[in-house]
Amino acid sequence: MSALSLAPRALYEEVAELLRQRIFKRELEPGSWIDELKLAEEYGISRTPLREALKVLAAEGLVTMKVRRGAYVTEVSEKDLADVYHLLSLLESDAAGVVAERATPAQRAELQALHQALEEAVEDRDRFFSVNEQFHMRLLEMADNRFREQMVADLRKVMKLNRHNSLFKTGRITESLAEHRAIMAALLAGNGEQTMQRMREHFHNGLEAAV
Amino acid sequence: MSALSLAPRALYEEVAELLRQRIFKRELEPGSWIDELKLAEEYGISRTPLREALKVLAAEGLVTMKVRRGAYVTEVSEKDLADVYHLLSLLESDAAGVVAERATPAQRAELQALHQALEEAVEDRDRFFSVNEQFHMRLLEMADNRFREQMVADLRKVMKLNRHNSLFKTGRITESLAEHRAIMAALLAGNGEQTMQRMREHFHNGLEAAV
DNA sequence: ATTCATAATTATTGATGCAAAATATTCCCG
DNA sequence: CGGGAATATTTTGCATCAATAATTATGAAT
Repeated sequence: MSALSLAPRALYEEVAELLRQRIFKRELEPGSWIDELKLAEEYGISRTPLREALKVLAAEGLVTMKVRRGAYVTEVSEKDLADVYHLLSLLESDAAGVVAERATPAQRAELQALHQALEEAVEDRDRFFSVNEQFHMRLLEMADNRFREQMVADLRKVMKLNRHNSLFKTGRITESLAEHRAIMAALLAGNGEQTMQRMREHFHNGLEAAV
Repeated sequence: MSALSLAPRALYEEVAELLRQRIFKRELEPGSWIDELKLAEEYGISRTPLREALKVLAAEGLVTMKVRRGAYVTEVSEKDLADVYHLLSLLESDAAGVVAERATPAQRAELQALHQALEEAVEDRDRFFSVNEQFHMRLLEMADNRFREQMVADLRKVMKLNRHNSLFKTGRITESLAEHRAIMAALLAGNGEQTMQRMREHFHNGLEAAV
Protein backbone atom coordinates (compact mmCIF):
# COMPACT_ATOMS: atom_id res chain seq x y z
CA MET A 1 0.00 0.00 0.00
CA SER A 2 1.43 3.36 -0.97
CA ALA A 3 1.50 5.26 2.29
CA LEU A 4 2.15 8.76 1.08
CA SER A 5 1.27 10.46 -2.15
CA LEU A 6 2.64 13.83 -3.24
CA ALA A 7 -0.63 14.95 -4.79
CA PRO A 8 -3.26 13.64 -2.41
CA ARG A 9 -6.30 12.79 -4.44
CA ALA A 10 -9.73 12.52 -2.95
CA LEU A 11 -10.80 9.08 -1.85
CA TYR A 12 -13.39 8.83 -4.57
CA GLU A 13 -10.66 9.38 -7.15
CA GLU A 14 -8.54 6.63 -5.64
CA VAL A 15 -11.50 4.29 -5.61
CA ALA A 16 -12.36 5.22 -9.20
CA GLU A 17 -8.85 4.21 -10.25
CA LEU A 18 -9.05 0.93 -8.33
CA LEU A 19 -12.38 0.13 -9.97
CA ARG A 20 -10.99 0.99 -13.40
CA GLN A 21 -8.18 -1.50 -12.90
CA ARG A 22 -10.59 -4.20 -11.79
CA ILE A 23 -12.82 -3.55 -14.76
CA PHE A 24 -9.91 -3.70 -17.21
CA LYS A 25 -8.69 -6.91 -15.56
CA ARG A 26 -12.22 -8.27 -16.02
CA GLU A 27 -12.50 -8.99 -12.33
CA LEU A 28 -15.68 -7.01 -12.77
CA GLU A 29 -17.25 -8.40 -15.90
CA PRO A 30 -19.14 -6.33 -18.47
CA GLY A 31 -22.86 -6.58 -17.87
CA SER A 32 -22.48 -7.57 -14.25
CA TRP A 33 -24.03 -5.65 -11.40
CA ILE A 34 -21.72 -3.75 -9.08
CA ASP A 35 -22.41 -4.53 -5.45
CA GLU A 36 -21.79 -1.25 -3.63
CA LEU A 37 -22.10 -2.73 -0.17
CA LYS A 38 -19.68 -5.55 -0.85
CA LEU A 39 -17.09 -3.28 -2.46
CA ALA A 40 -17.34 -0.66 0.27
CA GLU A 41 -16.76 -3.33 2.88
CA GLU A 42 -13.93 -4.81 0.84
CA TYR A 43 -12.13 -1.46 0.64
CA GLY A 44 -13.06 -0.58 4.20
CA ILE A 45 -14.78 2.64 3.19
CA SER A 46 -18.31 3.95 3.26
CA ARG A 47 -20.64 3.90 0.30
CA THR A 48 -20.56 7.66 -0.25
CA PRO A 49 -17.14 7.95 -1.94
CA LEU A 50 -17.84 4.70 -3.75
CA ARG A 51 -21.02 6.12 -5.23
CA GLU A 52 -19.15 9.25 -6.31
CA ALA A 53 -16.48 7.11 -7.93
CA LEU A 54 -19.17 5.22 -9.83
CA LYS A 55 -20.56 8.49 -11.16
CA VAL A 56 -17.11 9.40 -12.50
CA LEU A 57 -16.82 6.02 -14.17
CA ALA A 58 -20.30 6.41 -15.60
CA ALA A 59 -19.23 9.68 -17.20
CA GLU A 60 -16.27 7.88 -18.76
CA GLY A 61 -18.59 5.24 -20.11
CA LEU A 62 -17.10 2.39 -18.11
CA VAL A 63 -20.20 1.79 -16.03
CA THR A 64 -23.85 2.38 -16.72
CA MET A 65 -26.24 3.65 -14.10
CA LYS A 66 -29.79 2.35 -14.03
CA VAL A 67 -32.32 4.28 -11.99
CA ARG A 68 -33.05 2.56 -8.73
CA ARG A 69 -31.08 -0.46 -9.91
CA GLY A 70 -27.54 0.66 -9.30
CA ALA A 71 -24.42 0.47 -11.44
CA TYR A 72 -23.48 -2.09 -14.07
CA VAL A 73 -20.21 -2.59 -15.90
CA THR A 74 -20.82 -1.33 -19.42
CA GLU A 75 -21.20 -3.94 -22.10
CA VAL A 76 -19.63 -2.95 -25.40
CA SER A 77 -20.91 -4.56 -28.56
CA GLU A 78 -18.86 -5.16 -31.65
CA LYS A 79 -20.56 -2.16 -33.19
CA ASP A 80 -19.61 -0.04 -30.20
CA LEU A 81 -15.98 -1.02 -30.67
CA ALA A 82 -16.11 -0.16 -34.36
CA ASP A 83 -17.75 3.18 -33.56
CA VAL A 84 -15.15 4.03 -30.94
CA TYR A 85 -12.31 3.01 -33.20
CA HIS A 86 -13.71 5.16 -35.98
CA LEU A 87 -13.71 8.18 -33.67
CA LEU A 88 -10.21 7.46 -32.39
CA SER A 89 -9.01 7.33 -35.96
CA LEU A 90 -10.77 10.58 -36.79
CA LEU A 91 -9.48 12.45 -33.75
CA GLU A 92 -5.91 11.20 -33.85
CA SER A 93 -5.54 11.62 -37.61
CA ASP A 94 -6.71 15.19 -37.34
CA ALA A 95 -4.31 15.71 -34.44
CA ALA A 96 -1.44 14.44 -36.60
CA GLY A 97 -2.41 16.85 -39.36
CA VAL A 98 -2.51 19.76 -36.94
CA VAL A 99 0.89 18.86 -35.52
CA ALA A 100 2.37 18.53 -38.99
CA GLU A 101 1.35 22.09 -39.71
CA ARG A 102 2.00 23.73 -36.38
CA ALA A 103 4.79 21.86 -34.58
CA THR A 104 7.93 23.70 -33.56
CA PRO A 105 11.32 22.41 -34.74
CA ALA A 106 11.96 21.09 -31.24
CA GLN A 107 8.71 19.14 -31.29
CA ARG A 108 9.45 17.68 -34.70
CA ALA A 109 12.85 16.62 -33.40
CA GLU A 110 11.24 14.95 -30.40
CA LEU A 111 8.83 13.00 -32.59
CA GLN A 112 11.68 12.07 -34.89
CA ALA A 113 13.63 10.78 -31.88
CA LEU A 114 10.63 8.72 -30.78
CA HIS A 115 10.26 7.35 -34.28
CA GLN A 116 13.93 6.44 -34.29
CA ALA A 117 13.45 4.59 -31.01
CA LEU A 118 10.58 2.76 -32.66
CA GLU A 119 12.79 1.70 -35.56
CA GLU A 120 15.31 0.34 -33.09
CA ALA A 121 12.70 -1.54 -31.08
CA VAL A 122 11.67 -3.73 -34.01
CA GLU A 123 13.09 -6.83 -32.29
CA ASP A 124 11.48 -6.13 -28.94
CA ARG A 125 7.68 -6.55 -29.11
CA ASP A 126 6.87 -5.03 -25.74
CA ARG A 127 9.22 -2.13 -26.20
CA PHE A 128 7.79 -1.51 -29.67
CA PHE A 129 4.26 -1.24 -28.33
CA SER A 130 5.42 0.90 -25.44
CA VAL A 131 7.28 3.39 -27.65
CA ASN A 132 4.42 3.36 -30.13
CA GLU A 133 2.03 4.28 -27.33
CA GLN A 134 4.38 7.06 -26.28
CA PHE A 135 4.54 8.41 -29.82
CA HIS A 136 0.77 8.63 -30.17
CA MET A 137 0.55 10.17 -26.72
CA ARG A 138 3.09 12.91 -27.41
CA LEU A 139 1.54 13.63 -30.79
CA LEU A 140 -1.80 14.14 -29.12
CA GLU A 141 -0.31 16.45 -26.51
CA MET A 142 1.42 18.48 -29.20
CA ALA A 143 -1.89 19.01 -31.00
CA ASP A 144 -2.63 21.04 -27.86
CA ASN A 145 -6.38 20.56 -27.49
CA ARG A 146 -7.32 19.47 -23.98
CA PHE A 147 -10.83 18.53 -25.02
CA ARG A 148 -9.52 16.16 -27.64
CA GLU A 149 -7.07 14.67 -25.16
CA GLN A 150 -9.89 14.02 -22.72
CA MET A 151 -12.10 12.47 -25.41
CA VAL A 152 -9.36 10.22 -26.72
CA ALA A 153 -8.52 9.13 -23.17
CA ASP A 154 -12.15 8.22 -22.53
CA LEU A 155 -12.53 6.41 -25.84
CA ARG A 156 -9.39 4.40 -25.13
CA LYS A 157 -10.84 3.37 -21.79
CA VAL A 158 -13.96 2.08 -23.52
CA MET A 159 -11.71 0.20 -25.95
CA LYS A 160 -10.05 -1.50 -23.00
CA LEU A 161 -13.40 -2.98 -22.02
CA ASN A 162 -12.96 -5.33 -24.95
CA ARG A 163 -11.56 -8.73 -24.17
CA HIS A 164 -8.95 -8.25 -26.89
CA ASN A 165 -6.95 -5.81 -24.90
CA SER A 166 -4.81 -4.48 -27.73
CA LEU A 167 -6.11 -1.91 -30.13
CA PHE A 168 -4.02 -3.19 -32.94
CA LYS A 169 -3.42 -6.32 -34.88
CA THR A 170 -0.54 -8.35 -33.59
CA GLY A 171 2.36 -9.44 -35.75
CA ARG A 172 2.40 -6.58 -38.16
CA ILE A 173 5.32 -4.69 -36.69
CA THR A 174 7.07 -4.41 -40.02
CA GLU A 175 4.03 -2.96 -41.80
CA SER A 176 3.28 -0.69 -38.88
CA LEU A 177 6.82 0.62 -38.93
CA ALA A 178 6.66 1.33 -42.65
CA GLU A 179 3.45 3.28 -42.12
CA HIS A 180 5.03 5.18 -39.27
CA ARG A 181 7.94 6.06 -41.51
CA ALA A 182 5.57 7.45 -44.12
CA ILE A 183 3.70 9.44 -41.49
CA MET A 184 6.93 10.91 -40.15
CA ALA A 185 8.06 11.91 -43.64
CA ALA A 186 4.84 13.81 -44.28
CA LEU A 187 4.94 15.31 -40.80
CA LEU A 188 8.51 16.53 -41.09
CA ALA A 189 7.67 17.96 -44.51
CA GLY A 190 4.91 19.96 -42.80
CA ASN A 191 2.23 18.47 -45.02
CA GLY A 192 -0.82 18.36 -42.78
CA GLU A 193 -3.23 16.88 -45.27
CA GLN A 194 -0.89 14.04 -46.20
CA THR A 195 0.05 13.35 -42.58
CA MET A 196 -3.62 13.10 -41.70
CA GLN A 197 -4.34 10.81 -44.64
CA ARG A 198 -1.46 8.48 -43.80
CA MET A 199 -2.36 8.36 -40.13
CA ARG A 200 -5.90 7.46 -41.10
CA GLU A 201 -4.63 4.62 -43.26
CA HIS A 202 -2.37 3.54 -40.43
CA PHE A 203 -5.41 3.29 -38.18
CA HIS A 204 -7.43 1.54 -40.86
CA ASN A 205 -4.74 -1.08 -41.37
CA GLY A 206 -4.25 -1.52 -37.65
CA LEU A 207 -7.85 -2.30 -36.85
CA GLU A 208 -8.05 -5.67 -35.22
CA ALA A 209 -10.42 -7.95 -37.07
CA ALA A 210 -11.94 -8.47 -33.62
CA VAL A 211 -14.65 -11.02 -32.90
CA MET B 1 -44.32 22.19 -11.81
CA SER B 2 -44.70 18.90 -13.65
CA ALA B 3 -46.19 16.63 -11.04
CA LEU B 4 -45.64 13.28 -12.67
CA SER B 5 -42.88 12.20 -14.99
CA LEU B 6 -42.97 9.00 -16.99
CA ALA B 7 -39.28 8.35 -16.60
CA PRO B 8 -38.50 9.43 -13.04
CA ARG B 9 -34.92 10.60 -12.95
CA ALA B 10 -32.83 10.49 -9.84
CA LEU B 11 -32.65 13.67 -7.80
CA TYR B 12 -29.03 14.25 -8.68
CA GLU B 13 -29.99 14.23 -12.36
CA GLU B 14 -32.71 16.80 -11.77
CA VAL B 15 -30.31 18.98 -9.83
CA ALA B 16 -27.65 18.60 -12.53
CA GLU B 17 -30.13 19.90 -15.08
CA LEU B 18 -31.12 22.84 -12.85
CA LEU B 19 -27.46 23.73 -12.38
CA ARG B 20 -26.82 23.45 -16.11
CA GLN B 21 -29.59 25.96 -16.79
CA ARG B 22 -28.22 28.36 -14.18
CA ILE B 23 -24.74 28.08 -15.62
CA PHE B 24 -25.98 28.72 -19.16
CA LYS B 25 -27.98 31.69 -17.93
CA ARG B 26 -24.79 32.95 -16.28
CA GLU B 27 -26.50 33.08 -12.92
CA LEU B 28 -23.47 31.06 -11.96
CA GLU B 29 -20.58 32.86 -13.57
CA PRO B 30 -17.53 31.12 -15.05
CA GLY B 31 -14.68 31.12 -12.59
CA SER B 32 -16.94 31.57 -9.60
CA TRP B 33 -17.00 29.18 -6.68
CA ILE B 34 -20.08 27.03 -6.20
CA ASP B 35 -21.46 27.19 -2.67
CA GLU B 36 -22.74 23.68 -1.94
CA LEU B 37 -24.38 24.58 1.33
CA LYS B 38 -26.20 27.59 -0.06
CA LEU B 39 -27.48 25.73 -3.13
CA ALA B 40 -28.57 22.72 -1.11
CA GLU B 41 -30.55 24.97 1.19
CA GLU B 42 -31.97 26.85 -1.77
CA TYR B 43 -33.24 23.67 -3.38
CA GLY B 44 -34.29 22.21 -0.05
CA ILE B 45 -32.14 19.13 -0.45
CA SER B 46 -29.09 17.71 1.24
CA ARG B 47 -25.55 18.09 0.01
CA THR B 48 -25.25 14.47 -1.09
CA PRO B 49 -27.27 14.58 -4.34
CA LEU B 50 -25.87 18.05 -5.01
CA ARG B 51 -22.31 16.76 -4.79
CA GLU B 52 -23.20 13.92 -7.14
CA ALA B 53 -24.71 16.37 -9.60
CA LEU B 54 -21.52 18.42 -9.49
CA LYS B 55 -19.50 15.33 -10.37
CA VAL B 56 -21.69 14.76 -13.42
CA LEU B 57 -21.23 18.37 -14.48
CA ALA B 58 -17.50 18.05 -13.92
CA ALA B 59 -17.43 15.11 -16.32
CA GLU B 60 -19.23 17.24 -18.89
CA GLY B 61 -16.65 19.97 -18.44
CA LEU B 62 -19.09 22.54 -17.10
CA VAL B 63 -17.56 22.68 -13.65
CA THR B 64 -14.05 22.05 -12.43
CA MET B 65 -13.33 20.28 -9.16
CA LYS B 66 -10.39 21.37 -7.07
CA VAL B 67 -9.22 19.05 -4.31
CA ARG B 68 -10.35 20.26 -0.92
CA ARG B 69 -11.50 23.50 -2.51
CA GLY B 70 -14.80 22.50 -4.02
CA ALA B 71 -16.35 23.11 -7.41
CA TYR B 72 -15.91 26.08 -9.73
CA VAL B 73 -17.79 26.99 -12.89
CA THR B 74 -15.39 26.24 -15.72
CA GLU B 75 -13.78 29.22 -17.38
CA VAL B 76 -13.38 28.81 -21.12
CA SER B 77 -10.70 30.82 -22.84
CA GLU B 78 -10.87 31.98 -26.44
CA LYS B 79 -8.50 29.15 -27.29
CA ASP B 80 -10.80 26.68 -25.58
CA LEU B 81 -13.70 27.85 -27.71
CA ALA B 82 -11.64 27.55 -30.88
CA ASP B 83 -10.52 24.06 -29.83
CA VAL B 84 -14.06 22.95 -29.12
CA TYR B 85 -15.35 24.41 -32.35
CA HIS B 86 -12.62 22.63 -34.27
CA LEU B 87 -13.70 19.31 -32.77
CA LEU B 88 -17.38 19.97 -33.42
CA SER B 89 -16.55 20.68 -37.02
CA LEU B 90 -14.48 17.52 -37.28
CA LEU B 91 -17.09 15.28 -35.68
CA GLU B 92 -20.14 16.68 -37.44
CA SER B 93 -18.48 16.83 -40.83
CA ASP B 94 -17.47 13.22 -40.54
CA ALA B 95 -21.01 12.37 -39.44
CA ALA B 96 -22.38 14.07 -42.54
CA GLY B 97 -20.01 12.07 -44.71
CA VAL B 98 -21.08 8.84 -43.06
CA VAL B 99 -24.76 9.66 -43.50
CA ALA B 100 -24.23 10.57 -47.15
CA GLU B 101 -22.84 7.11 -47.73
CA ARG B 102 -25.06 5.02 -45.52
CA ALA B 103 -28.44 6.73 -45.17
CA THR B 104 -31.58 4.90 -46.21
CA PRO B 105 -33.92 6.49 -48.77
CA ALA B 106 -36.34 7.30 -45.98
CA GLN B 107 -33.63 9.09 -44.02
CA ARG B 108 -32.54 11.06 -47.07
CA ALA B 109 -36.16 12.08 -47.59
CA GLU B 110 -36.41 13.21 -43.98
CA LEU B 111 -33.30 15.36 -44.28
CA GLN B 112 -34.58 16.74 -47.55
CA ALA B 113 -37.84 17.66 -45.84
CA LEU B 114 -35.95 19.39 -43.04
CA HIS B 115 -33.89 21.26 -45.58
CA GLN B 116 -37.04 22.33 -47.36
CA ALA B 117 -38.41 23.64 -44.07
CA LEU B 118 -35.17 25.56 -43.70
CA GLU B 119 -35.61 27.14 -47.12
CA GLU B 120 -39.09 28.21 -46.16
CA ALA B 121 -37.97 29.66 -42.83
CA VAL B 122 -35.67 32.21 -44.40
CA GLU B 123 -37.90 35.06 -43.25
CA ASP B 124 -38.25 33.82 -39.69
CA ARG B 125 -34.94 34.11 -37.82
CA ASP B 126 -35.92 32.05 -34.78
CA ARG B 127 -37.57 29.35 -36.82
CA PHE B 128 -34.54 29.20 -39.10
CA PHE B 129 -32.20 28.58 -36.17
CA SER B 130 -34.59 26.07 -34.67
CA VAL B 131 -34.93 24.03 -37.86
CA ASN B 132 -31.20 24.31 -38.47
CA GLU B 133 -30.57 22.88 -35.01
CA GLN B 134 -32.99 20.07 -35.77
CA PHE B 135 -31.26 19.29 -39.04
CA HIS B 136 -27.86 18.96 -37.40
CA MET B 137 -29.38 16.91 -34.61
CA ARG B 138 -31.07 14.42 -36.92
CA LEU B 139 -27.98 14.14 -39.07
CA LEU B 140 -25.97 13.26 -36.01
CA GLU B 141 -28.49 10.65 -34.95
CA MET B 142 -28.49 9.11 -38.40
CA ALA B 143 -24.71 8.72 -38.28
CA ASP B 144 -25.62 6.21 -35.56
CA ASN B 145 -22.66 6.47 -33.22
CA ARG B 146 -23.72 6.97 -29.62
CA PHE B 147 -20.22 7.90 -28.53
CA ARG B 148 -20.06 10.69 -31.07
CA GLU B 149 -23.50 11.89 -30.05
CA GLN B 150 -22.38 12.05 -26.42
CA MET B 151 -19.18 13.89 -27.30
CA VAL B 152 -20.93 16.43 -29.50
CA ALA B 153 -23.52 17.02 -26.80
CA ASP B 154 -20.80 17.66 -24.23
CA LEU B 155 -18.85 19.94 -26.56
CA ARG B 156 -21.96 21.95 -27.30
CA LYS B 157 -22.50 22.41 -23.58
CA VAL B 158 -19.00 23.81 -23.22
CA MET B 159 -19.74 26.12 -26.15
CA LYS B 160 -22.75 27.44 -24.29
CA LEU B 161 -20.46 28.60 -21.49
CA ASN B 162 -19.43 31.37 -23.82
CA ARG B 163 -21.22 34.67 -23.38
CA HIS B 164 -22.03 34.71 -27.09
CA ASN B 165 -24.64 32.05 -26.83
CA SER B 166 -24.93 31.28 -30.53
CA LEU B 167 -22.47 29.03 -32.23
CA PHE B 168 -22.82 30.80 -35.49
CA LYS B 169 -22.45 34.22 -36.94
CA THR B 170 -25.65 36.21 -37.02
CA GLY B 171 -27.06 37.70 -40.18
CA ARG B 172 -25.73 35.24 -42.65
CA ILE B 173 -28.90 33.28 -43.22
CA THR B 174 -28.64 33.60 -46.99
CA GLU B 175 -25.07 32.31 -47.13
CA SER B 176 -25.86 29.58 -44.61
CA LEU B 177 -28.80 28.47 -46.72
CA ALA B 178 -26.70 28.31 -49.86
CA GLU B 179 -24.15 26.17 -48.04
CA HIS B 180 -26.91 23.92 -46.76
CA ARG B 181 -28.20 23.53 -50.28
CA ALA B 182 -24.76 22.44 -51.46
CA ILE B 183 -24.45 20.00 -48.56
CA MET B 184 -27.83 18.48 -49.34
CA ALA B 185 -26.94 18.07 -53.01
CA ALA B 186 -23.80 16.14 -52.16
CA LEU B 187 -25.62 14.15 -49.50
CA LEU B 188 -28.46 13.14 -51.79
CA ALA B 189 -25.91 12.21 -54.43
CA GLY B 190 -24.37 9.86 -51.89
CA ASN B 191 -21.00 11.54 -52.14
CA GLY B 192 -19.55 11.17 -48.64
CA GLU B 193 -16.27 12.92 -49.28
CA GLN B 194 -17.91 15.95 -50.84
CA THR B 195 -20.61 16.13 -48.19
CA MET B 196 -17.94 16.09 -45.50
CA GLN B 197 -15.90 18.76 -47.25
CA ARG B 198 -18.88 21.06 -47.69
CA MET B 199 -20.02 20.59 -44.11
CA ARG B 200 -16.53 21.47 -42.96
CA GLU B 201 -16.62 24.65 -45.01
CA HIS B 202 -20.06 25.39 -43.64
CA PHE B 203 -18.63 25.17 -40.14
CA HIS B 204 -15.60 27.20 -41.09
CA ASN B 205 -17.74 29.99 -42.50
CA GLY B 206 -20.08 29.87 -39.56
CA LEU B 207 -17.45 30.37 -36.92
CA GLU B 208 -18.30 33.44 -34.91
CA ALA B 209 -15.46 35.92 -34.80
CA ALA B 210 -15.96 35.67 -31.03
CA VAL B 211 -14.00 37.88 -28.61
C1' DA C 1 -51.97 -26.07 -10.52
C1' DT C 2 -51.38 -21.50 -12.00
C1' DT C 3 -51.88 -16.70 -11.52
C1' DC C 4 -52.41 -12.54 -9.10
C1' DA C 5 -51.95 -9.95 -5.02
C1' DT C 6 -49.75 -8.87 -0.87
C1' DA C 7 -46.05 -8.85 2.29
C1' DA C 8 -41.23 -9.09 3.41
C1' DT C 9 -36.59 -8.54 2.27
C1' DT C 10 -33.01 -6.23 -0.06
C1' DA C 11 -30.72 -2.47 -2.17
C1' DT C 12 -30.62 2.24 -3.78
C1' DT C 13 -31.20 6.95 -2.80
C1' DG C 14 -31.28 10.98 0.16
C1' DA C 15 -30.38 13.24 4.90
C1' DT C 16 -27.65 14.19 8.80
C1' DG C 17 -23.60 14.35 11.53
C1' DC C 18 -18.67 14.54 12.35
C1' DA C 19 -13.76 15.20 11.51
C1' DA C 20 -10.01 17.14 8.94
C1' DA C 21 -8.23 20.77 6.17
C1' DA C 22 -7.93 25.25 4.33
C1' DT C 23 -8.72 30.02 4.73
C1' DA C 24 -9.54 34.13 7.23
C1' DT C 25 -9.06 36.75 11.42
C1' DT C 26 -7.06 38.33 15.44
C1' DC C 27 -3.60 39.11 18.64
C1' DC C 28 1.03 39.61 20.04
C1' DC C 29 5.68 40.87 19.28
C1' DG C 30 9.27 43.35 16.90
C1' DC D 1 2.61 50.42 12.58
C1' DG D 2 3.68 46.12 10.20
C1' DG D 3 4.49 41.18 10.06
C1' DG D 4 3.91 36.59 11.61
C1' DA D 5 1.98 33.01 14.35
C1' DA D 6 -1.89 31.05 16.54
C1' DT D 7 -6.71 30.54 16.72
C1' DA D 8 -11.28 30.52 14.98
C1' DT D 9 -14.43 29.86 11.33
C1' DT D 10 -15.79 28.02 7.15
C1' DT D 11 -16.10 24.22 4.05
C1' DT D 12 -14.92 20.01 2.09
C1' DG D 13 -15.04 15.12 2.47
C1' DC D 14 -16.37 10.72 4.59
C1' DA D 15 -19.37 7.91 7.50
C1' DT D 16 -23.64 6.59 9.40
C1' DC D 17 -28.52 6.54 9.40
C1' DA D 18 -33.29 6.63 7.61
C1' DA D 19 -36.63 6.12 4.02
C1' DT D 20 -38.26 4.81 -0.50
C1' DA D 21 -38.65 1.76 -4.19
C1' DA D 22 -38.14 -2.70 -6.36
C1' DT D 23 -37.85 -7.53 -6.43
C1' DT D 24 -38.82 -11.86 -4.70
C1' DA D 25 -41.31 -15.04 -2.12
C1' DT D 26 -45.42 -16.67 -0.16
C1' DG D 27 -50.21 -17.44 0.11
C1' DA D 28 -54.89 -17.46 -1.42
C1' DA D 29 -58.33 -17.79 -4.91
C1' DT D 30 -60.05 -19.36 -9.22
